[in-house]
Amino acid sequence: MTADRPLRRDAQRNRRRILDAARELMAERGVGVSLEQVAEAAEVGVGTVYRRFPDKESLVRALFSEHVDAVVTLASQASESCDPWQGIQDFLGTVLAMQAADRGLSQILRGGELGAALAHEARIRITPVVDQLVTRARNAGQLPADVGPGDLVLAELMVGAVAERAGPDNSATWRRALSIVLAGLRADGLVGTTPDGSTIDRLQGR
Amino acid sequence: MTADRPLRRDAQRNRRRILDAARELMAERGVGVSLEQVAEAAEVGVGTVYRRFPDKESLVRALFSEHVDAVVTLASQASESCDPWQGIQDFLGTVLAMQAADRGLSQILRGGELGAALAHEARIRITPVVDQLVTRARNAGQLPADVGPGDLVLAELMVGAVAERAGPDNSATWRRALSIVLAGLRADGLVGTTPDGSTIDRLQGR
DNA sequence: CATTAAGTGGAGCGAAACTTCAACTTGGAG
DNA sequence: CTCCAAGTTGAAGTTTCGCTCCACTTAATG
Repeated sequence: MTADRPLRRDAQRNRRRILDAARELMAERGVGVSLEQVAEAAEVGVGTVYRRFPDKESLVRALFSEHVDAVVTLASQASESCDPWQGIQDFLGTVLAMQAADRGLSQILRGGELGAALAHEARIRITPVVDQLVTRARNAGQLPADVGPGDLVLAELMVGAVAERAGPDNSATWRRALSIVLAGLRADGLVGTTPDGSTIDRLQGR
Repeated sequence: MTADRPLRRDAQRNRRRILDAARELMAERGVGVSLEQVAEAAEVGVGTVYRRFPDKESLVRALFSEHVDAVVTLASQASESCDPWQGIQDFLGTVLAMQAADRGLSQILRGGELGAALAHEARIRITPVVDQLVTRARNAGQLPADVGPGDLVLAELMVGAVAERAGPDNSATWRRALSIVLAGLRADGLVGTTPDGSTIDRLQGR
C-alpha cells in the first residue's frame, strides 16, 4: 500500500540519466559493464543508482522493458501494412537492426535465470500481435499452413544471432541471413511442427 | 628454441585430467566455471592447472582446439558421403547436436577478443573441407549457384543459436530450425550474395 | 523563509575470481 | 640407490564488482 508519491524533479532527471547511460554503455560493451561505470557516465554517484534500482537486475529489467515497448509498437504498426508479407519483412528488419546496434540486448536474453524470466514476459506481450501478423500472411496465401508464430520467434532468434555478431556496420550479412530464413519459411514441405509457446519458453531456460 | 622435452608421466596424466574436467564442467555450466572448480574436479591443485596453462584463456584455447579437430574430421567424413546433400545434412546435424550438448562452446565464440581469434583460426581449418561439401552439392544441382560456403557458416551460426538455447532435450526445436534454414538455402532467388571469408571473420569480431 | 522528507555521493566492505609463490614431493636418468 | 629437475600444492596476494551506509545537500510544502 505504498502511496507512491511522484519522484522529486532531480530524482526523475537522474533516473532518466541512469537509464540512458546504461543503455548506451550496455549496447556498446555488453551487460558486463559495472554499475560504477554506469554511474560515472550518468554523472551521479553509485549510491544514487542503487537508490533508484535496488540491484543491477532491476536496472536491466527496466531497460529491457522499455525495449519490449518499442517492439510491440513496431509489431502493431506492421500488422497494419497493406501487404501482410511486407509487414512481416519490415517488422523483422527493424527489430533486427535494433539488435545489431545493441550488443547488450541479446546478452540479456541469454543470461541464465533472468533471461528466461524476461523472455517469458516479453513473449506474453509480443505473441498476440505477432500471431496476427502470421495469421494474416497465411490467410493471404503467403505462408504455408504449417508455419506458426513459433517459427517467427525462431527466425528472429536465428537471424538475431547473426545480427548481434555482425553489428550495425555489417547489415548486408544479417540481411542475407534473413533472406535465407524467410525463403525457408515460405518453402513447402518443412520437417517438424512449429514450436508452441511452452517450447519457445524452454528455449530460454537452460 | 625450447627443447620441449616430453612431459613427465604424472604431468601428462594431470594435463588430460584437467582438460577432461574442464570440458565437462564448461559443457554443463558454461565458461564461467572457476579454475578452482576445474582443479577440484580434476583432483589436482590450482597451482597445477596454472603450471600447465598460464591462464584461463590458454585452457579455453586448448579445449576449443580439440573441438575444431573433431569438426574437421566430421566434415571430411561428410564429404565422402554418396549423396552430397545428405552429407551436408549429416554434418550440420552432428555439429549442432554437439553444440546443443555443450553450453560452453558457443559461449567461447561469443566472448569478445578471444572468440574472434578462435573463430578466425577455426575458419581457416574448417573452410577448405566445407567448401568441398558445398561445391559438390552445387555441382550435383542440389544447391542454387549463388549459395557459397559462407552461407553454410551462416546456417551453422543461426541454428547453433537455437541449439544452444534448446539444449540436448529439445532437439525437435533446433531440428525444425535447421529444416527452415536448409529449405531456405535450396530456394532460388535469395537476396544478396554469400558472405566471403573476411565478412565472416568480421562476424565474430565486434 | 523554515522545516523536513527525500535525495545524493563515494569511501569501504565482503565475496568471488584470477594468479603467484615458496615449501614440499616425485619421476626417472645415471 | 642417489639426486635433482620437474612437478605439485594450497594458502595468500591482487583485482574486480556488487552493494551498503551515513554524513551531507536539496526540492518542495506551508
